[in-house]
Amino acid sequence: MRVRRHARHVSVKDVAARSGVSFQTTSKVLNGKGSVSEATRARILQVASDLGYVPNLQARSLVMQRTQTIGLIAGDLSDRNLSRAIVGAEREARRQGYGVMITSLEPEGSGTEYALPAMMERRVDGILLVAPQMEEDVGLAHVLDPTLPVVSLHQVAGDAVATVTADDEMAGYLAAKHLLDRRHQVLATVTGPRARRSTQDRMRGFERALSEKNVHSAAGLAEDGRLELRASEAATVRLLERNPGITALFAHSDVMAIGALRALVSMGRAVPRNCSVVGCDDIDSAAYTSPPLTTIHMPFYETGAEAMRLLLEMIRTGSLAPKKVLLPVRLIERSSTAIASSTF
Amino acid sequence: MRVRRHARHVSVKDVAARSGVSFQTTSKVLNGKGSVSEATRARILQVASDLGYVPNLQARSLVMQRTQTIGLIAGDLSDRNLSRAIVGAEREARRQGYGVMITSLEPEGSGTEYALPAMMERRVDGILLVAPQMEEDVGLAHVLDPTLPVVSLHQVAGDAVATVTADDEMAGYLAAKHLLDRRHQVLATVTGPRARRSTQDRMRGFERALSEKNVHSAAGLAEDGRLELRASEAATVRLLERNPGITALFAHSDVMAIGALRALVSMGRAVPRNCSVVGCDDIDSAAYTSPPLTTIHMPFYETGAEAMRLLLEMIRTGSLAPKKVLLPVRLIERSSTAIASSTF
DNA sequence: GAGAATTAGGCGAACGTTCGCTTTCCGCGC
DNA sequence: GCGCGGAAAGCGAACGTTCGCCTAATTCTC
Repeated sequence: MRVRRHARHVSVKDVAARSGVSFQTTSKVLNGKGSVSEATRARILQVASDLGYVPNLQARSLVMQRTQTIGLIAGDLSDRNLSRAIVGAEREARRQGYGVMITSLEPEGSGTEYALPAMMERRVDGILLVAPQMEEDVGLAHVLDPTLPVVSLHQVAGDAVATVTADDEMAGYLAAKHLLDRRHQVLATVTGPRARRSTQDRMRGFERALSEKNVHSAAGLAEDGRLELRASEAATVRLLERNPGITALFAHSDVMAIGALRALVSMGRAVPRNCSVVGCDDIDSAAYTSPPLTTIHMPFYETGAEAMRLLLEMIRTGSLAPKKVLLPVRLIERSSTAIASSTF
Repeated sequence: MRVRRHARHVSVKDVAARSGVSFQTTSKVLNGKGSVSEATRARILQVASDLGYVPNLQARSLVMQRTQTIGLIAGDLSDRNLSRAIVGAEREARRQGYGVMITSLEPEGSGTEYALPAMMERRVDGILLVAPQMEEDVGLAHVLDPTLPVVSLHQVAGDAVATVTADDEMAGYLAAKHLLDRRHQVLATVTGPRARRSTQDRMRGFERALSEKNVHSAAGLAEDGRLELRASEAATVRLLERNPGITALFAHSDVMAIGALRALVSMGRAVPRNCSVVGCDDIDSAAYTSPPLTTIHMPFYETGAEAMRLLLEMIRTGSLAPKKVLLPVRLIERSSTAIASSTF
């Protein structure tokens, strides 16, 4: 007699034995394939339910050669924006009957050393990358299995990976347009990391709006706020010291916008009377700052959901084309922007 | 000739064929079991690496009867506090060679209808529950497989599930103690949902401190702020209207504390001069409110990590005892609390 | 220098499925 | 009365592993 550490699960064979048929017939019934008489069909289903049969997806995966599982490699799970996207992605996967294996990257590591192997060993059907820091990882594209569908929410060096992102260029454009429409002439920007494409795209859109209005380029009036409140506060101070004529400011994230707000207050500049501020992201608390923040709404949840949708479609069709999808953004007007007060 | 949709993965048999040994021997080498000569051992490893062999965990799971995977059922992935715990849990799992399957619950659903079956089908080795709303789910304990190790970060009806939580009773006690030490006599509370054990525990600790100092119970001076900024704002207004003598307030979450701060400002009460406020959680922005918030630090990350540690140990030892672990909390003093100014 | 002990490696079976191919049986048309 | 076609069910094989047992060759021991 065998000794078993854990109570065994009931298998299709157990169900078959109890129903007096071969286990293959049981399998047919459970999957609705093949032709089985209504009588045995009902009997088998009854027994399966009585015994509490739960199919073993591991075994099924083995023969089917697909796991119905997506590997999700996340930068920082506790980042509010990323986790929004992850929620969207997970929900979409679930809706389509897929499971999601998540692993997050250590701040220092590139993720290629643990995350990817772990996913490959588990034979995930596709990989979703939700990790901004991977934009800086040059070797990444190299180490990805080229036969495995991959979708990223961020730029991947080499352009060989499909991406789904918000329309960053438009975000920059809308921010500038909004401020220019309110007759601002000297616009400054607190950016995210310069190396990131989202930063570059937003800058480009911003500049495009400026040149459309023949406003002098603000290239010099940009500082890196490193996406942190404190750093942005300091950046804002530097900008205003460099050019006191600034009447409007575009921060590449709401957190940085909040930093800017604090800096402006500390420098005695009222918002929006003396300086307008446009944020980006539309985080929850943006509605609760004082004044409430005008910002660009980035569709994080939708980006995650859309990326997962694309990934699952790639899996279904076997396509590996590195499609690029842009999702629309929109400006949400609150009270941190107003018409420029500097008269001439 | 067989047509294959996807390029096949290299298996242990492929490696064996190329090395001129049986696939079982290859398996031995790859797992470091059995005795194999140094020569063939080296050859096999070389071939495996040349061919880019990646073990198939599905197949391994099938024979080993364990998947090295934990199922994590999350309430709301985008909740900052929960996701901190999840990061801690995921990291610990990874450290110990386990993967994590995540699924989140729909706000309406009880999770038993999708999440659990999905995890069972995938034969996870254990389940981690990170879903506050499950405290209200009475049927949950019933539907859990009693042979499967489960750890929850929140109370589960029936007490048959192991839990790892912060010391909520102590949190309430520390908050009250801090305020009483500053000579406050009329203390009010904005709570989370009353049905939750964390709420009850905090209330209990709070009351304990009060009775130690023979201060009249504040039971009547508590309102449910539903963990929301707006609801807390309204609750605070109600509390102060009911008893204008209130000089101190304990909010069961920092978000609610921020709501309280806003309400106090709008009612012309300076903080901390006219009213002290203690929050709970210690979220990032608690350091940036005005004034910066005195709060109880809840060890979210550690709770997740510790819960996973316990779960993995239960798996290892086969123990199913519903252990209860409490993690210490501490008060962080900032500037929203001061000595009561009402003189007598 | 013969038997025992050790080492290297092979072999069959099992894990829980799915899939395609047989087999058996039955009713039907001509 | 003969073959035909279809329904119902069985059977073997495969997916990629691990494990225990077996065998053959080598080395050790006295």
